[in-house]
Amino acid sequence: MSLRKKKIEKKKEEILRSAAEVLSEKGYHGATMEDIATKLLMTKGSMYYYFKNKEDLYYQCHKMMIDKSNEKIEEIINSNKSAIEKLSSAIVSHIQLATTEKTMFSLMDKPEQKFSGEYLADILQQRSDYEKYFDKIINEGIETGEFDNVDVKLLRLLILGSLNWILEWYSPEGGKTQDEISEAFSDYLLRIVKK
Amino acid sequence: MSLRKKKIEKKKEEILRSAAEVLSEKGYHGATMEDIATKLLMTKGSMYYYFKNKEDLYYQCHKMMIDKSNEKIEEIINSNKSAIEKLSSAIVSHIQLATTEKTMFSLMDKPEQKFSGEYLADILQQRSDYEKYFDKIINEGIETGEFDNVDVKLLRLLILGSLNWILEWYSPEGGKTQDEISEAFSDYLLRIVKK
Amino acid sequence: MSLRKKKIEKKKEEILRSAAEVLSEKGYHGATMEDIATKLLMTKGSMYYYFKNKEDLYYQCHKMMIDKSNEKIEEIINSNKSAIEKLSSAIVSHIQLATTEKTMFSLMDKPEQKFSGEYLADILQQRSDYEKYFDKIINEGIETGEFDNVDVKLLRLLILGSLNWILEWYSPEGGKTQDEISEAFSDYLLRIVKK
Amino acid sequence: MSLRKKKIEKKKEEILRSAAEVLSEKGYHGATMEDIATKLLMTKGSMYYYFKNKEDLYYQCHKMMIDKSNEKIEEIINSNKSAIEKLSSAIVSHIQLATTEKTMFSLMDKPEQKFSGEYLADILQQRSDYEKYFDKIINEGIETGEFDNVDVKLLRLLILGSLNWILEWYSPEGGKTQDEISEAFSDYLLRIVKK
DNA sequence: AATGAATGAGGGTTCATTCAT
DNA sequence: TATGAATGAACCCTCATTCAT
Repeated sequence: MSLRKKKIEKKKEEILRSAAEVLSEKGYHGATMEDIATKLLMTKGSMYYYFKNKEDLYYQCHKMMIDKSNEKIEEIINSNKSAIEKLSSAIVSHIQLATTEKTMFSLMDKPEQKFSGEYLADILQQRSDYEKYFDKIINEGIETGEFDNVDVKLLRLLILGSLNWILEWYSPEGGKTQDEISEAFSDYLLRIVKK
Repeated sequence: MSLRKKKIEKKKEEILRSAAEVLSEKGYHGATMEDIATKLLMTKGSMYYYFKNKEDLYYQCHKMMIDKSNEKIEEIINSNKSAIEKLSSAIVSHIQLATTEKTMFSLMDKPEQKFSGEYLADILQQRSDYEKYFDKIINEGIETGEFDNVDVKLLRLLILGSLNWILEWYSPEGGKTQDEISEAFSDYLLRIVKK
Repeated sequence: MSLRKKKIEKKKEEILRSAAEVLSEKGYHGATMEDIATKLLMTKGSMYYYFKNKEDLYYQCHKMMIDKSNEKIEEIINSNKSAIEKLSSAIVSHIQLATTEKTMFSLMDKPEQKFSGEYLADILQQRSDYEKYFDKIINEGIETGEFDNVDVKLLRLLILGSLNWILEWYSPEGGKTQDEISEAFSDYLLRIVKK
Repeated sequence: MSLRKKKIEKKKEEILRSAAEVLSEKGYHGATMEDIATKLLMTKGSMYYYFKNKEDLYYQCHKMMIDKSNEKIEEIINSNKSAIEKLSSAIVSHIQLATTEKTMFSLMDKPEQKFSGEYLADILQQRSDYEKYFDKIINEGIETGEFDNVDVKLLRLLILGSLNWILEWYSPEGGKTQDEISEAFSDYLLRIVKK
C-alpha cells in the first residue's frame, strides 16, 4: 500500500470513529451528515470524498467493528484452552470490546432497518460468522464432555442476547466496572453449561 | 364511558396495532405517517384526528405494550408460587408476550433516540417499574434460600437482555416454537440461580 | 321576515361578533375555523351551516362593520350642522366606533390580501362609499368658505389614515380615554382646514 | 469582512428585497416560501441556506427597513435645523422612504400577528426607537416656542398614522407624485403645530 | 341544527446528495 | 482535497372543507 493510500486509510478510520460516536448516539436516521461532519470540523460535502454515501459510511463503521470482534474470537478459538476457558474468554472479550467501544458497537443493531441490498447481505454474513464461532466453542465443549448437552443455537442466542444488551445499560460512570461485569456474566453464563 | 368514547378508543387501538407493525419493521425514523396510514386505508391527515403527532402515536404504542407486561408480572408476583416458579413464570410470560406481539414489543427499544422530554421520562419510569418486579422476585428467592446469592441487578440485566434479544431473531416460521424457546430459556436461566 | 329567519339572523350576528374578535386578533390567515368555533362553543362543522366558507364569514364581519360606519356618517351628512361641525362629528364618530369596536373595525385592513373576485369588488365599493362621504363634507366646507382651499383627496387620506391608525395603538387600559383622543384628534385635524 | 462574507451578504439582501415584495403583496401568512423562492429563480430549500426559517426571513426584511428609517431620522435630529424644519424633513423623509420602498415598508404592519418571542420584542423595540425620535423633535419645538403646546404623544400618533397609511393608497402610477404628497402632508401636518 | 370523522391539498422544514471551483 | 452553494424529494403537520348521521 502506497504512503498516500495509507494516509487516506488513516483519515478514513479517524472519520469512522468519530462518525460512529454520533451515529450510535443519535441513531442512523437521527444523525445527519452535518452532525457527523461538524464533529470532525469538516463540511458536509467533504465527507463524500471519503464515502460514497451515508449508507456506505455506516457500513464501513460497522465493518470496522465486526472485523475486530472476529479477529479476537478467532484468536480464542485457535488457542489451546479448554472449551470452558474458551467460552469464558469469548464472553469476557465480547464484554470488554462492547463496553470499551460502546459507541461503535451499538451500531450493529437492527441492520435491516438501515441497510439494503448488497450491504445488508454482507452485514448479515459477517454477523453470522461471528455467531458460528460461538457455536463452535459450545459444540466443542459438548464433544469434550465439558458441557452439558444443551441446544447449541438457543444457548448461543441467550448468551449473545445478554451480552449485546449490555450496551443498553452500561455506562462508564455507572455502578459496575467492566471487570465486575465480565466476571459476573462469565460466571453466570457458564453455570448454564457446566455439568 | 359513552358509546362514542368507546368507539374512538376502539379505533385508536386499531390504529395502534397497525402502526406498531410498521414502526417496528421500519423503525421510528424510517416509518412515515403515510406508511402507517396507508396500511389502515386511511389518509395521513386522519391520523391526526386521533393522535397529536408521531411521537404521541409512538408513545401510545409503547404504553399499550408495557401496560400489558406490567399487568402480567404483577399477577405473577402476587401469586402463591415459590420464587423459582415465579421467576420461571415471569420468563415464560415475557417470552410469550414478546413472541406473540413481536411487532409491538420491539418498539420498546432505545427510547432515548425516539422520545424527548415528558414522553421520555414517562417511558423510562414505566420500564423501570417492570425491572423492579424482576428484582423483587430474585430478592425473594435469595431470602427464602431458593436462590444462590447472586448480584440481583446484574442477573436481572442478564436475564432481560437475553429475553429482549429474542425479538432480534425470533420468527414464527423459524426453527423453534414459542414453547420450545420458553422451556429452554427458563430452564437455562434458572440454572444460574438454583443452588 | 319570519320568526325563524330572525332567529338565524340573530345567531349569525352573535357568531360574527365572536368571529371578528378572533379574526382581528390573529389575522385572517392566522385564525383557524377551529379557533373561531371554539370560542363559540361550537364545532368547526357547524359554522358551515351559517356561512358558505371562511371568506364569506370574513366578508360578513366586514360588511356588518362598514354598514354601521356608513349609517352614522350619513346621519351626520344629512344634519343641519356647519361643515366644521360635520367634520368634527365625523371624526369623533369614527374614533368612537373604532375604539369601541376595535376588534371588528380592525378587520377592515388590507382587503386585497384576504378577498378575491366578487367579494373584493364589493368591499372596495363599500370603502369607497365611506370615503366619498368625507370628501363631501370637505367640499362643503370649502364651498361655504369655512375651510381653507385644500386638496380634498389628500386631506381625506391624511385624516382617515391618522384615524385608522388608532387601531394600532389604542387600548382601553392605555393612557388616553376615547374622549380625550376624540377631542385632541378633532381639534388637531380641524386646525388643518380652518382658515 | 472577507470576500465570501460580502458575497453572502449581497445575496441575502437580494433575497430580502425580492421577498419583501412578495410578502407585502400577499401578507405574511399568504405568501409561501415557494412563492418567494420562485420569484428569485431559486428553490424553496435554498432559502434555508440563508435564513433559518420564514420568521427569520421576515424579521430581516423588517430590520433592513427600520434601520434605514432610523438612520435617516437620526441625521435629521442631529442637524442644525429649527424644529419646524426638522419635523418637516422627518415627514418628507418618511414619505419618500415609504413610497420609494413601498413593498418593504409595508411589512412593518401588525408585528404581533407575525412575530413571537425574541423576534417580537426586538421589533417592538426598534419601532419604539423610531417613535421616540419624533417625540424628541416635537418636544424640541415646544421648548423653543416654535410649536404650540400640543399633546406630544397623541400628535405623534396622528402624524405617523397619516404617514403610514400612505402605503394603503399610494401607487407610482396613481394621481399624485411623491413630491406632491410630501409637500401637501408636511404643509398640512405642520399647520397643526404652528402657532 | 349540529357534529364527528375524514380528507387532501399544501405549507414549512430537513437533509442526503451533487458539483463547480 | 475540500467546500460553498444549491437542489429536490420527502416528511410532518395544519386546516378549510365535506358529508353522513
